[in-house]
Amino acid sequence: MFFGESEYRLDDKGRLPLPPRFRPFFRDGLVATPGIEPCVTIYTQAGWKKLAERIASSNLSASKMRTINRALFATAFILTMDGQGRVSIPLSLRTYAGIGDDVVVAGANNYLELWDKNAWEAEKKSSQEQAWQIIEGLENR
Amino acid sequence: MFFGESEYRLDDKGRLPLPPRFRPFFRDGLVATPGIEPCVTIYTQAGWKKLAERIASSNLSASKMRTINRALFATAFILTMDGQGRVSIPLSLRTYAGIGDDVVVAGANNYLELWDKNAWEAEKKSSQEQAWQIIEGLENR
DNA sequence: GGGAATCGTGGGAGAAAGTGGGAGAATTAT
DNA sequence: ATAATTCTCCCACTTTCTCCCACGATTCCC
Repeated sequence: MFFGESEYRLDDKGRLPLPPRFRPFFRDGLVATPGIEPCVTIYTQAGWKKLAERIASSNLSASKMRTINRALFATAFILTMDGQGRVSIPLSLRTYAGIGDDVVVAGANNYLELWDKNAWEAEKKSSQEQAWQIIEGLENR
Repeated sequence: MFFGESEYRLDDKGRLPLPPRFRPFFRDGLVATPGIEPCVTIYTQAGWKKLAERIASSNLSASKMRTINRALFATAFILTMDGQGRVSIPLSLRTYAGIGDDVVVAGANNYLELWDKNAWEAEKKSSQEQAWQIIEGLENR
């Protein structure tokens, strides 16, 4: 569904263009949440609804549910594109992900990830290094 | 239903603005109660009614019911917005939640939570760490 | 290769939101 | 009962945000 990475610059008003190939999926809104790694995760409305329903229908204890509510729902924002296909990213999400002026929009199958450019480069680099170590570990057996 | 967090400052009169996206749900009043964690929980009138009915129809013993009445219903406040979408938070709730000048209004799916800003930051961090484990647990079923 | 459409980027105007203050009503205390 | 205080409702201002328009560059297609 969502593949490839694109780089954009946040303008002075904090607006981020979405890659044109992704825009049709977000006509009725985006849902942005903090990712596990320092990035922002973006779901389509449909994808988010699915996620929310699956959690709501999973007989979790009340205290666990409160935890989820705070971690997932309180940090989620419903955003909309302007006529140019741009989105205003809330400040809290930007600071969480350490996003500066240059942003990488990365497709991740059924959702998108937003990364600060430098953080993205570092993450990619360390991922590759780790990957090689893992592979070498395999070969030495 | 209620997503995202917003930060506001209590003015000298103890008034707290509600995030505009939430205001339509509270046109006919808010129900504020102490939360389990050190925060204030806010329900819509409809949501509160549902909660009350669920408790009433749960075959609890009379003594347990009295306990709930004291803990939940006696401590609940019905509040209203002013023309600017602000709410006066009773002092007792503010002290209970340790709320100072800076307040975070957090959406929690079907209710809201009010937190002191500092307390919220700490709670959010720990919630996020726990939440990912809970969700991964769900996915492994 | 040329033309047209698309895309990234910027800016301005109007609307909305955050914040503060004042007057009248209600409450409490004297 | 009266006065003082608190609270609530309403008005006003400043800032922020959002929506819309515009331009230059790139890309795609004929």
